[in-house]
Amino acid sequence: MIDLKRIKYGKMKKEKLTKNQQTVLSLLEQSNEPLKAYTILSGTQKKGIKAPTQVYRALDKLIEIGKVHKIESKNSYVACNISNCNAMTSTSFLICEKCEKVTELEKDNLKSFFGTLSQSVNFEYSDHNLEIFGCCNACR
Amino acid sequence: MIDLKRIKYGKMKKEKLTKNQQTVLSLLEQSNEPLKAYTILSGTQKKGIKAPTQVYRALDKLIEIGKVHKIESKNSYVACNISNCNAMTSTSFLICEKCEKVTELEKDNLKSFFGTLSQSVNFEYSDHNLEIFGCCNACR
DNA sequence: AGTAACACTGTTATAATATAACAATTTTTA
DNA sequence: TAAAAATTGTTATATTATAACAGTGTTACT
Repeated sequence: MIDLKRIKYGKMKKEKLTKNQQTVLSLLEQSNEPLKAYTILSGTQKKGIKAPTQVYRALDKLIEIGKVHKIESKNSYVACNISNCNAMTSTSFLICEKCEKVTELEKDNLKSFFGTLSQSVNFEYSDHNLEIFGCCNACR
Repeated sequence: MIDLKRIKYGKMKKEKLTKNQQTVLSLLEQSNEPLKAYTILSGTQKKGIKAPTQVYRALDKLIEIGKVHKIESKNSYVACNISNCNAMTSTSFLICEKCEKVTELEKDNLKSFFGTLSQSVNFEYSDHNLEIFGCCNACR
């Protein structure tokens, strides 16, 4: 038997963000680059966010639901602009070293590519994090 | 005209590590998992390393010459056991989430794969960082 | 061999990134 | 509507990493 409530709840969770979560997400969405947690803190103080914890809590939630991803090599966070991004845990980015702009690779086949690659060395793939550094089209 | 001295110097730099660099490297080489900087600090205090700066300086150098890589998602460092690893900047790892063991992927073709992939979206590839999470053979 | 350039050292202090703990409140579930 | 769960605000602290500076050792080149 399908649990409709749970499905609905799942959806609602993605759409009904709390105030702090919305505040953080919208700042990230307005930015062209990934932002650091303390930059987010500065940028949201007029909206009532006062402490790092609040930023990190919002980020945790947003990451959990796939609205935000972390760029590990930069300790920075980006809003995900891929509709229905299912990449809560597996992400692939192009990072321009000139302008710092980050583009998320939508290619779903990367998951299967890495899956196959892992299999070939006897490793059970579950997730990945890929960061490609270089120079974006606009900067050339 | 080829500058032999420079070539020799280049080689020597990779082989003649300073005391602190050797201390840090050998600790990493003895470890089966990536180590955190402050763990390295604890583990090398009897060898005379007393402050974080010293660890980070050694790590910086070791990373620069390709003897050590950083696992960005874990803020941890691993010794590179690939002979003549040219991956100072581009690295690919399999990370077991059970035992924390990290295996470096030697496949050089990943560089060209990501190069081609980048090209296809008008991005000029220069380096990458790939972290694949899952379960290693031993843990299954 | 002498010297300038450079890299490394030790040390102290501090910056940047992230989490813990807890009581109060709001939202969701049933 | 009451119990359960999630979120909030707050203060404090843990973790990760760098700055700054004077001194020492190494290397390169005459």
